[in-house]
Amino acid sequence: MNVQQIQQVRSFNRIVTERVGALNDHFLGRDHPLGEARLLWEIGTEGAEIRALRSRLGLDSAYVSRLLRSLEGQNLVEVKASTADKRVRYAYLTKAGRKERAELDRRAEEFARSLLVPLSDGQRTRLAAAMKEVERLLTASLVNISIEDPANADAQWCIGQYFAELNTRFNAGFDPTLGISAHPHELTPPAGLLLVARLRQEPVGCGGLKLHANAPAELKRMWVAPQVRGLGLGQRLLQELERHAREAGVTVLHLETNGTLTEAINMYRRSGYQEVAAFNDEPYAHHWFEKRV
Amino acid sequence: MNVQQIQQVRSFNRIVTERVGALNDHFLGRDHPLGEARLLWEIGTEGAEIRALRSRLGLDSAYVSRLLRSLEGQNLVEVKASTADKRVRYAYLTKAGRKERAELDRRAEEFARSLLVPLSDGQRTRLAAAMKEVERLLTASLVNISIEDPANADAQWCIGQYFAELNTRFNAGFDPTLGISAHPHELTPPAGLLLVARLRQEPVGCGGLKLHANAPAELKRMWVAPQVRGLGLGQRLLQELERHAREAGVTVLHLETNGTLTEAINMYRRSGYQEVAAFNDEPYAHHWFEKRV
DNA sequence: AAAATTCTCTGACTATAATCAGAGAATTAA
DNA sequence: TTAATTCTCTGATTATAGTCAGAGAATTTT
Repeated sequence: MNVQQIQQVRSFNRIVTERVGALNDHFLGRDHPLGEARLLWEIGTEGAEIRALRSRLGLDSAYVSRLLRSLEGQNLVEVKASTADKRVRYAYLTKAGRKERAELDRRAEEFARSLLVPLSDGQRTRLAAAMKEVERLLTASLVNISIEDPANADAQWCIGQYFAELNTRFNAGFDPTLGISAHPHELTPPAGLLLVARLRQEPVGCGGLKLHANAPAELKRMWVAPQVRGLGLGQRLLQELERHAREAGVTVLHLETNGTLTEAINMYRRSGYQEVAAFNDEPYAHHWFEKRV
Repeated sequence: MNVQQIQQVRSFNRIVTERVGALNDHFLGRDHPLGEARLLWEIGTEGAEIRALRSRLGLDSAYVSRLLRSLEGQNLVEVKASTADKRVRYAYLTKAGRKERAELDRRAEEFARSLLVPLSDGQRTRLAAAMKEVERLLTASLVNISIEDPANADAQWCIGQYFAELNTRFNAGFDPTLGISAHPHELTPPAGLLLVARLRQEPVGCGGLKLHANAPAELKRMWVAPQVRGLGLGQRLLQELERHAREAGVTVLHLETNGTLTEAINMYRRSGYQEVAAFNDEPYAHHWFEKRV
């Protein structure tokens, strides 16, 4: 990281706050207080759980409740208890509410248009491309990685997604009981560990490490959710796992993988993993890799 | 402009507001209300006129006054009347105020750093480049162009800058009285017009059009401020002038220019101007162009 | 069956961010 | 010299945004 990059980020923040932030608020909050407008927007055409709205917008429960009362008073929103769990309440837009939301949508589009209008075709194309790049990289920087208990719900979800994907991609399907194990207790310190990557609280990837005394450690359960592929998350997980391995005194890392997982194989090669002869009898593996760390 | 581009802008706005906007406010406003922090920031280490602060931040005079009283109460700011005009008052940071502002600066930097930390070197480089591109193009889209009275202060300032630049760049200097005229009355409707481009209220470019009954119209006084070159502003001015010319029934546009102004010459060529034989005796011109509109 | 937890709500309160009217001093224009 | 304008300020008032404590109903855990 260098000084120019930091300066660039700061200067970007300045103009983007000026151009996007200010006008954004102005367009959204023209007929309603900003809080109400944001809530109206987040409820969406399908309705939403109130607790979900609260956590998405980061608002206090009392405050959301009051905003909803105000929107109800304006006949824009209806609140109903869930049938399954009567503590949980849903907010829905009324017909008038949907109309109001459509108006917000129109304004947001008008605003986007106003940014593009003064530019030439070529400039518009370049702006869209640069925005996409910024967006992708900011998304990448929004992902955080932490060690988690392999038994918890999100970890299990990731591993489940991983199995499901292998089952789809492997020619003969995939049965996790046939391969080499990576049970929760094997991925829990001090036996090993599991990293879970999250984007806005949602799990979007995982990677496990099995430690062995006096033998190479094994990388298992490397998975990145399809919607965040191409953001370098696989490499980040790999680097983190390697760091933890080094800290645990590991000198050699092993991993095996299936020939259909070409992106993963490329990533391992890029990251310094050398293909070696089979060091185990994993039935789903076609390639075995190792790296000294 | 297409739907994908608009979608891209909207999606960019969303994530940038989330990532930059929210955290920005949070970092700035940790020890002070946001309004105070912004004011403290804007006063800067050199101090500033209160009326300038008001217009830069777009705040009501009563509100700024109260914010300043509060900052004075915290010993962060001193307000003094100007010696030249005792109605105008200046705000200065005290030593404590400068310290506080340095702290805000540190946080802004820390925030920029936090965006970059999770990324790889390659990603950081790409992010900085994409941010620069977005920033440049958003700046370009922030420029607005309007017809103005050539006699007003900003128009005069632009023309003055234009003359000063020609004087520097032409080998033999430049004396506006020797060339073909473009007096204010010749650039005022219906005889002609003058466009002034502004970025955040500041004049950053101009371009004039002299109309002649039954003869080609002339482009004069095309100038773009150095700090906004490369944003396509010259082309935009040119297109606007051509549009006004067409609306006035013009079919052929003429312009002449000096050989040292290579960027301008390239721009005219790119914009469809054909070099033709000299159609006047402008002493500073080396090239004569025309375009049918 | 009792205890703990979850979810939403109301009441009471505070801080922040304004806005409007108008006054007083200084300056500029007529 | 008078009138108009500019600049900043105070007083009065409002809207917005948010916080904290605790209650009541429903559900889950023990």
